[in-house]
Amino acid sequence: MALKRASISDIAKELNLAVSTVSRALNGYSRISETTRKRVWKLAEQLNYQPNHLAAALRKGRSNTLGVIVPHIDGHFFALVMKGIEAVANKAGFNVMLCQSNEDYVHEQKNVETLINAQVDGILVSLSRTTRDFKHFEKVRKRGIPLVFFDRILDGIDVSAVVLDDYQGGYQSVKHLLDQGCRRIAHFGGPQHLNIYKNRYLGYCQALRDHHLPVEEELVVFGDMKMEDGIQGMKQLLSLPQLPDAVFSASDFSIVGALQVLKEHKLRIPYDIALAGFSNETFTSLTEPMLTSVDQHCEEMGRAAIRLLLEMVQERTRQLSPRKIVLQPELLLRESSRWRQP
Amino acid sequence: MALKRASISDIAKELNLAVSTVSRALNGYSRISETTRKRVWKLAEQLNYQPNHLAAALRKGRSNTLGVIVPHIDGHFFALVMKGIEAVANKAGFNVMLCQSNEDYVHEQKNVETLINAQVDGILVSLSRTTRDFKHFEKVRKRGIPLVFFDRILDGIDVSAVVLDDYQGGYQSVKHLLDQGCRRIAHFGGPQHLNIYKNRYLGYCQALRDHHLPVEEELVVFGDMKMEDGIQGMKQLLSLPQLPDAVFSASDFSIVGALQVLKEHKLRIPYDIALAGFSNETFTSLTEPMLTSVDQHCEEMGRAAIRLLLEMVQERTRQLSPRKIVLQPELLLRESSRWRQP
DNA sequence: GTGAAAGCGCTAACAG
DNA sequence: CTGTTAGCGCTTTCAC
Repeated sequence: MALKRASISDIAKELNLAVSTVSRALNGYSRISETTRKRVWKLAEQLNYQPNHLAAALRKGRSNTLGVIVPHIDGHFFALVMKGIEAVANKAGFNVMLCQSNEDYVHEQKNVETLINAQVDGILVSLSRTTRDFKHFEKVRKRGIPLVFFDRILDGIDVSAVVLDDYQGGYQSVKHLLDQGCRRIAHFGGPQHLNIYKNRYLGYCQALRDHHLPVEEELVVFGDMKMEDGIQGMKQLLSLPQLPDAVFSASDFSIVGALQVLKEHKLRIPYDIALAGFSNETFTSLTEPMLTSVDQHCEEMGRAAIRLLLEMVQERTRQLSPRKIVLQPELLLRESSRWRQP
Repeated sequence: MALKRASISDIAKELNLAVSTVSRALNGYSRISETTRKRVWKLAEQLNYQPNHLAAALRKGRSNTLGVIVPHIDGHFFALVMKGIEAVANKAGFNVMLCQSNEDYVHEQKNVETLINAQVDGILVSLSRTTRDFKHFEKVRKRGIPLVFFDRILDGIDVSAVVLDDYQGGYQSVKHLLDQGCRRIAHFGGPQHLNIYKNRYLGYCQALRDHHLPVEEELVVFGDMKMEDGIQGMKQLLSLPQLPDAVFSASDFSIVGALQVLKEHKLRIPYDIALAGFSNETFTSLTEPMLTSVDQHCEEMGRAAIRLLLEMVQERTRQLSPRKIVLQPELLLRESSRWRQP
């Protein structure tokens, strides 16, 4: 037996009030008599009144729902970011709709349509790896739907965003490897149209330059940042006449692939080749040796992004200019890159 | 400049039709002239008409949104399940709202409220580890909102569910260890009020019994299935006068904890103690040795669960009796439990 | 095949 | 402080 839910008008009838009065009492409107308010609330509870948000949404033109598009939620980065997002959003009374683009541009376009259709009040996006333009977000902006990017964005686009200082992450990792005595440091890079991979690469380059070392083309391998790419990349490096003495990878997944190849070849880590990854995935402290990596303060990034979005949603009237928030990464030193005790 | 979205009545006016006719044309209603249908669709595209789902939802009393409650999305099980859920739901034209209970009963209660408030058309749940009753779902059932559980459910509750045959998973793992020659097999178990942990444990017991071995109390350690629990559990086992020669854990996280303790103690795996976990987490093939585990066919579970839910949502009229779907697990043999080649 | 009209449940003027 | 009224955009009888 489906329960008929009580509506505002039910309460109004019962109490001989106007629906508007009841609505105001329920919503904590100021100019309402204390007695009325109490009567309304009491009956509301008795009838187990649940507001119909759909109706309110239709009327107000806002759905109280936010949309999030991420490349995927495997791996702990996006999972943790989501945790931050959800916590803040729910506390603010917003629901969250999650879409995964599966690192696919076409899928991402559909996600955007889905969220527009669902009439979300704002959208949070971290771009898929295969996304190279902004066309699909034009409609979002035209509609005036607040939009915030986080972590992965495209260059040269003027939007609000929360990002990590990937450049610093790259720089510090490589500086650390240099401090350990490495002089021939290779790099696994990701698609360079994405800010994160480009900046990690630039950090790598700058650290080398600051140590008066050249960036050698043969030591830089670009790929898709999967484990398989690390395996191929490492094999490629091992075929060089002169081996590298360290690898800084823009992803933990590819560095763990490299790790396996090195083990097969009986190379000692970090003694023969030191390794450093990026993202502080769960498994980095479970491998042998444990992998040095960069923590991205995922939950904080999620919280910062959603806060920014909520601000925009709530102050929708005045179009504030895009804001950018940059978080600092944290280098985590582990066995794969540290053979002298500090 | 916020774009004014075109509505059905805009189209109707422009074409000198009634809104009802336009609505029917758009929704593929049969008794409508081909010409009218074409005119409507053409203009709709020109105006870039986007249906207002909120309005339709209010009118129809269904939101075209489904809710999912999971304990968390770290770790690959729920992440993959979500992938399956999303794929099927979106294809069927439904949006998905995700809530994480963070393994917390109180949080889970709030999640339920959130989803009821959002007026979802159906709810998919995997219970939190601390959930021991069903009270918070009573309202869902009273309202007649279709409800499907997956993976983690409570015993003795008659609801639709998609679960893994955890008993088989446990049985096969332990049988495999016995086949390898192990005779003193320990077990790390989880909270026994949850079907999954109980069944894995029961499978363990039965396999032992089938080999005429006793279930020894000192070899069974119950905990929370985190890495830390595995560490503590293993230490406890190592303090026994007679060591076990294998451990079957109901979770990969606790078995990886055990692995670390064993390494510290310089015990050889699997020669001194063999290990087998559960869930086929990503890291199980990255540790050294790689960990034997049980794959749960996560994505398929997600798909099966959402399909079942969609069925219930769509045939809402007749209240079909609860259905249960059981998926078979797959034992993945890896180094941590296999020293003789098969 | 098409139109007219009612109404989903709520909020926001505008009155008083 | 409270009531009246209109209407968000859509679907769905009920007519013709």
